[in-house]
Amino acid sequence: MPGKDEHEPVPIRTALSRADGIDLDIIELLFFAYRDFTSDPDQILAADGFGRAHHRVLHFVNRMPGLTVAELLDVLKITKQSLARVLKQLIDTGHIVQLPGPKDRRQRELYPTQRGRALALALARPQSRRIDAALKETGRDKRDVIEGFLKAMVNPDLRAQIDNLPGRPGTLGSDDG
Amino acid sequence: MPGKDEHEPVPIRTALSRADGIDLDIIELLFFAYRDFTSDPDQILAADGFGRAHHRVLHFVNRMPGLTVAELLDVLKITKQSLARVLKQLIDTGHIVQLPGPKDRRQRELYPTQRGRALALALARPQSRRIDAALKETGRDKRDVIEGFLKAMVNPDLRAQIDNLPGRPGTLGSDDG
DNA sequence: AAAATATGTCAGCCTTGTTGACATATATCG
DNA sequence: CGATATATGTCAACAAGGCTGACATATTTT
Repeated sequence: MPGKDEHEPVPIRTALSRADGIDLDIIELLFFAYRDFTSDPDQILAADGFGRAHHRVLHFVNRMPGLTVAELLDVLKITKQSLARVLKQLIDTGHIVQLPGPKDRRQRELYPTQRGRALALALARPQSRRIDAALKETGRDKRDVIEGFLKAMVNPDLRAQIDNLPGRPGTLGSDDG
Repeated sequence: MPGKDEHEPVPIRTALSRADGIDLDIIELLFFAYRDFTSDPDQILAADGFGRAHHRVLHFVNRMPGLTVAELLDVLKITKQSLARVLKQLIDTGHIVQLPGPKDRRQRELYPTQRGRALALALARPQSRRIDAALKETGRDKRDVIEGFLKAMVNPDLRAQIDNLPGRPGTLGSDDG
């Protein structure tokens, strides 16, 4: 019997459990929590023919209006070609506009339109409500604990991306107006 | 100029902020935390030519050995055809084996092999370490708060899926042996 | 003027989701 | 027993959203 050998693989009947030294509880909670967390906007997006990729672009353009294509690529960690597809759709549908960079006119600064802002808010609202409900259940005084934990889950070298968002401790104040 | 009208969309220059009544902080923290949380196993999976879909299948087969294809589909919420592709690969590579159901021989009970168990553990380990490090930073006594929050983020009707996993409060004890 | 940079775009590939249709083995119903 | 229902497998086609490589264009820098 060449190629199959005699070691037919033996099925393991015991469940992987916490006894294996793995924090399965939180691993699974993160999986389920995130799945449902993203399900809210997914439905709204589908109505416009958009997907999660559009959501991410729209969110960060709303959070950092005027950021360039290169800066957006850095936040999203995707390629120019991947971005191009969804960005084009968001521009064609009037959710985002591009303006030539005032200093470097090769750059394209990205801004949300009123429609883009409205959609971003519509997408964020159910997520915010879900968070609020969960926080209420947990105890609102525990907010700092939750934030601390989530931030500690992020790669240290990428935490700067969070801190540089507007309205954060240690914000640079990108609007000089 | 038909089709373009005169209302060229006006760029919004102010950043979406917490003043808009949205919990942007936790929304973004969840995004970044989950992104990095999943990046750990992604690298290991790539070495075997697997993706995140394989991870999910492997995880739940390890957590609920002997579950049927239909049960797995219910947990993953994907179609039979989507599952078939990745499941076939996991079987062909000796990570998972199928046994005909003892009562209903149309069913296929899914079990991990030693190799499948090892890979599941290898994938879970860095995630567990990341959680542990974050928990250490936050304070291990806050563990219940974190778990409570994450569970509260899950759709109420889907929390049963969590509670039915082995080693959970209110476990049914699926092994009757 | 030449080289580097920022962006856009074309073409093609991969993974992982989808639907629809159909085959097979087994169980159940009448 | 025969018909029907069920559990699973599989084929074909399609879509979203990642990827790479190559090349065009505008603009800035050298």
